[in-house]
Amino acid sequence: MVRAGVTVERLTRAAAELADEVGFDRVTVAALARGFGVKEASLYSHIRNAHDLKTRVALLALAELADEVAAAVAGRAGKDALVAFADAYRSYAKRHPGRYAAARMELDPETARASAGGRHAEMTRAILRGYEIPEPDQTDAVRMLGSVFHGYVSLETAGAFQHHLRDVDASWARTLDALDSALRNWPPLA
Amino acid sequence: MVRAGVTVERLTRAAAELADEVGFDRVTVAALARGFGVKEASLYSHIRNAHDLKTRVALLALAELADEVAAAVAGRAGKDALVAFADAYRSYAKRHPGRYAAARMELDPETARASAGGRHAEMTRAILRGYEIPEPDQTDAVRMLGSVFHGYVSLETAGAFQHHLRDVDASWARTLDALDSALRNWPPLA
DNA sequence: GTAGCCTTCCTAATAGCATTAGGCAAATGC
DNA sequence: GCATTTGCCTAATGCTATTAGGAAGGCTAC
Repeated sequence: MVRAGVTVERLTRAAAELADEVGFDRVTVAALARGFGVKEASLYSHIRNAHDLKTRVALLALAELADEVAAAVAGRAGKDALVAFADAYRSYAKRHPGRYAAARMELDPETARASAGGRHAEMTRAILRGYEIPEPDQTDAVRMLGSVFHGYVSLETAGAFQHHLRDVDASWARTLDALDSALRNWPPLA
Repeated sequence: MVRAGVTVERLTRAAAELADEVGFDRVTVAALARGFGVKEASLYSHIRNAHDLKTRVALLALAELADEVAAAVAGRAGKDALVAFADAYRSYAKRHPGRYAAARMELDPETARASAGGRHAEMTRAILRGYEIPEPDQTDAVRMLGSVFHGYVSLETAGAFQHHLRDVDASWARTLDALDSALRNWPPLA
């Protein structure tokens, strides 16, 4: 019996690709098994269960996204860095909708700590260095930036912006203008 | 044989409640049938299929959310209105996580047009009247506000803010301060 | 080289889910 | 009171995840 050569890594990659094609929630152990030409049960020698597999895809996506954002931000500061971060983030989400959905899945605390999630937070903080916002407001700004990025991408992907003719890229650019403005004029405590 | 008195309305309500308890994606035809003490197949006299049922929950949630936001915003303007809108939105999402997830599900265009989604957009535009932002930037601002609200709530619900001690309500308040600032200083086209 | 072991794959089985077809009985309309 | 509609049933199909237990490939130690 010829072995199919399944490994956790290949499984995770295949799951990520399948997610981008058909949606993260439609990634199924059965479909992956078919793709590798093995029986479903065989995959359980490599993964604990379906949730385990999805978690691996999430970790892969978080790492990839962090890499791309890091590359985009390198050597930039201020609004330049903000726009580079934001564009890299949105670009990844649009090229890899399934992986992106995975990256947004809830991880148990231990897994989250071992993920690239920390790098995301760090890089966002790095952006804010150009705006000189002290703690605790810096954390508030990190959360706001994360919210806008994720929110925009998420609504856009869900088709929520299709009811208006206004160009979605243009709105994105203006949103980043407004964010830059908000960070430069960060409101003092009333 | 005593009839259970299932109706589409009762089914939809039960599905919404179940969603809030166990999560929207864990709402299942089987669980609902158990709840009503009937067989699964019986529900198909009332709904077309599971997707149809989920759509009904989405429409219910969109309408409820629009009602609550409308009530909160009534009689307010400027930043007052912004904060009232945002707080009502976030409050609904936290009290009804399952319904909220439903409200964010992708609807086919026709259903979307018949939904309360339009009211949401209108109310957001109403908020912006206090800031006198002309088109097309007004649409950009609508999209930005929607992104922040949805993004924040979504990340918060997914536990993404749990890795830092900073109070989540405080960050929210400061985010709204910053949004108000961004809208008041809406950047001119460079 | 071969004996033994670990790993990869298999078959078989269970269980939960969505959905359809076809039938009986209760509720409703006239 | 009878016919029709409607609500519920049983039965079946097919997809999914998961576990148990077995056989054979491939590597390690002698």
